[in-house]
Amino acid sequence: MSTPSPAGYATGRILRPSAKSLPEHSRSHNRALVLQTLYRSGGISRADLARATGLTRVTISDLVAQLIVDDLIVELGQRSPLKGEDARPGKPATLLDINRRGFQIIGIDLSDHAVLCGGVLDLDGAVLERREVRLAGADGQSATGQAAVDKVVALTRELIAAAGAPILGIGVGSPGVVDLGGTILSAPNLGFRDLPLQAMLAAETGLPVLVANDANAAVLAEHSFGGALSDTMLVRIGHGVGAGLLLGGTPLFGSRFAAGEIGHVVVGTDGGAPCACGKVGCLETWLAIPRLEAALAAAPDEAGRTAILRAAGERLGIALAPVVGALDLAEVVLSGPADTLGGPFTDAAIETLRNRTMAEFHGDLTVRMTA
Amino acid sequence: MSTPSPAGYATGRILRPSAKSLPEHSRSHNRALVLQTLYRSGGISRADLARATGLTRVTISDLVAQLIVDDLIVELGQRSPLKGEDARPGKPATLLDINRRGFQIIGIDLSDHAVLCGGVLDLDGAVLERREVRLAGADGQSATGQAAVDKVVALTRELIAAAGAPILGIGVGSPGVVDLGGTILSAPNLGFRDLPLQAMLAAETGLPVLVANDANAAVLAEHSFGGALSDTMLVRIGHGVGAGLLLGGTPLFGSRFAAGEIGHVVVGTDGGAPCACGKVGCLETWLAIPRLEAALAAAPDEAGRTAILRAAGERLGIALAPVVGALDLAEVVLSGPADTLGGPFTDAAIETLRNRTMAEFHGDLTVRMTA
DNA sequence: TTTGATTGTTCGTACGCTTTACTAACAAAT
DNA sequence: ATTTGTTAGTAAAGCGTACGAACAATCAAA
Repeated sequence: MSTPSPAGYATGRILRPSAKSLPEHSRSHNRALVLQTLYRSGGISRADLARATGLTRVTISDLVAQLIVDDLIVELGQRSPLKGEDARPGKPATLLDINRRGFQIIGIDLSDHAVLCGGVLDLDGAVLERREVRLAGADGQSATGQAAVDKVVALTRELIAAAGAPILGIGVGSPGVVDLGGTILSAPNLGFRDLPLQAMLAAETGLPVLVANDANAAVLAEHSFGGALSDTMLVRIGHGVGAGLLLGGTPLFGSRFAAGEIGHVVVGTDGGAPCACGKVGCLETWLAIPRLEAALAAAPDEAGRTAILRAAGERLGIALAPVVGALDLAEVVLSGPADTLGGPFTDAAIETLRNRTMAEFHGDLTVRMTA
Repeated sequence: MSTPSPAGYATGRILRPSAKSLPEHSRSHNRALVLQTLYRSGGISRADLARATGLTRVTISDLVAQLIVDDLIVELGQRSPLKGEDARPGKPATLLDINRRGFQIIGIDLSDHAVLCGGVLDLDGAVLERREVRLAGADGQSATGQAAVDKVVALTRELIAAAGAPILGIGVGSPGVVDLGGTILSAPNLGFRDLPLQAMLAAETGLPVLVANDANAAVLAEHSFGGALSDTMLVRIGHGVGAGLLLGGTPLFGSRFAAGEIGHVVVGTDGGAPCACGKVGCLETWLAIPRLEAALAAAPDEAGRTAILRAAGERLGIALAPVVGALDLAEVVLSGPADTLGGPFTDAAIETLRNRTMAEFHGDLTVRMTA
């Protein structure tokens, strides 16, 4: 599952992985293919699988037999005879499905600034258990560095104890810059720097661990469970502003693993507020929730609040228009506090985006909260 | 080589291709791996190849034997004994190399507005022959639609006749929107609409044909021959403005095969000139070469010209900053007339880009012409 | 001369998928 | 009740791919 990162990745500049291909790769590939197909539409027969995948019934039978031994697939019994018009001749099919209750997954979200939250999920993404740990210690100081790592480990242990079935793996979404090996290169809020969290948790638990950027994880989750398309951008708006990009169904990492870090891109040609990073008019200065809420609190009336939200939404649209145009995105998903971002903000962002990109782009612009 | 586009692509919404994996895929994959390795550094032995690829000497011998039969690899004779310090024990190695002179490639560029140009290239990308066809007919009208297709076919025939060795395939770079199957969905300049040029040329010549967006082809060429990195954006500036994106070494197509079509993205928040598309301040209105040259001609002095170029470069920087930030690009390559874009324009674009993105991005910004 | 190292080949083996051929089970027609 | 035709799933044989072990050829160094 979790492949150790090749030496080439450590240098920062990705070397071509010189990936040789063995026949056994076929096997695991096809195993995954069967599982994916079955995952998307369970309750189908071996023959259906064969038709869906293009493999032979024989091969499917072989693969399924192994997967049943591994307890990843279960037989549901025979297909009901479909009386009436839909009656079909021939031997009735034995239906298969992924063992949806037999395994569980642990997910941990480090993106909140005050609370580490995690959960035990089943394979459908339903949350079975939920646990939280406050980052602030007894002294009121927010834990960082090693103290924060300890809290993460403690939360992980708690979740493992709470699980009611074998755990397939652990997924961690972290803010900041995370490389392919699950090392958090930089996460200012938590005080992490070159922290090999994935390796640490793997050693700690003995389970497969995947540590990734939170926005990237979120967009993948939207794609898997939220029905997002294969070319999607998910913009996270909170204390900072980040984004996860899904292009052709695969997440984008970028040359320095910093893809989606759009918080400090200057937007517009008319100045703006100074930013902590030293520039003026960064996207974060327009959109960060604390600033937005402060401005809203100072607004005299409802119309004023709407104007503030519309202005912020416009800024987002201005910043995203070139990205949407250049990438031909089909969808943009916003993630953040719904009460603030749900109304005029989103409307203004949509309008601005449409006005500033080609007429062809009439794709939907949806706003949803992350699961 | 040219895979027929699955039915799923025709709908516009990409369905997962449900790619099964056969053992023979391993074979072709490893064949390609050997050829790539040998292409990048020719004059190495079978044992070297084994070490470079991770495959066994046995397997390499087998693969190489087949490739020699196919005339894709040639033996160069034994390695010179390397007298002196570099002397090595053991059986002397027989060196191999790609058959660099044995095959040729035909490349055709449809992006110029007045002339179709094409060439015969060897495997190193060197141009051996060059042919051109003017689009304007006897009546002075620029050929479009079927007339333009006829000219492309004629040019192709001419190039095939000019080739001095077996032709591996034909590559065509077209402006506009091109899908994965080589159908030009839309190319206003040439009057193409839903034109299956790839299939037509393949039927006409019996050779493998690849039709792709010109900017995408250019960025791939830049990556292969020009030393561009794996995360690169190539911006073509001519009568229109387009871009090709290379992310992680693979080109990006976008959800509607329109990735890189940034010409009609509105840039800046301070108005601009009206555009043919109906909006105001599109990138093309700032950068298109005819407009730029007209403005330059009207400039009173050298300082005025510099100011105009700097302003245009700034606009490009403003438009690209969010893209570079969101994608974490390592490199931006500009393509267009060097005398116009080479100096202040590029400098201004670089400065603007650096000022508007995070401090981390100190990657190089190079300007080169396409081969 | 002997020893050790390197190259490239031959032989046998393990694995994965396909084709072919078969049995089991069912619906519809007779 | 029997026959016919279809579908589901399994078993055996075959082909392709890569690997490991063993070996011959070759050369440098002791």
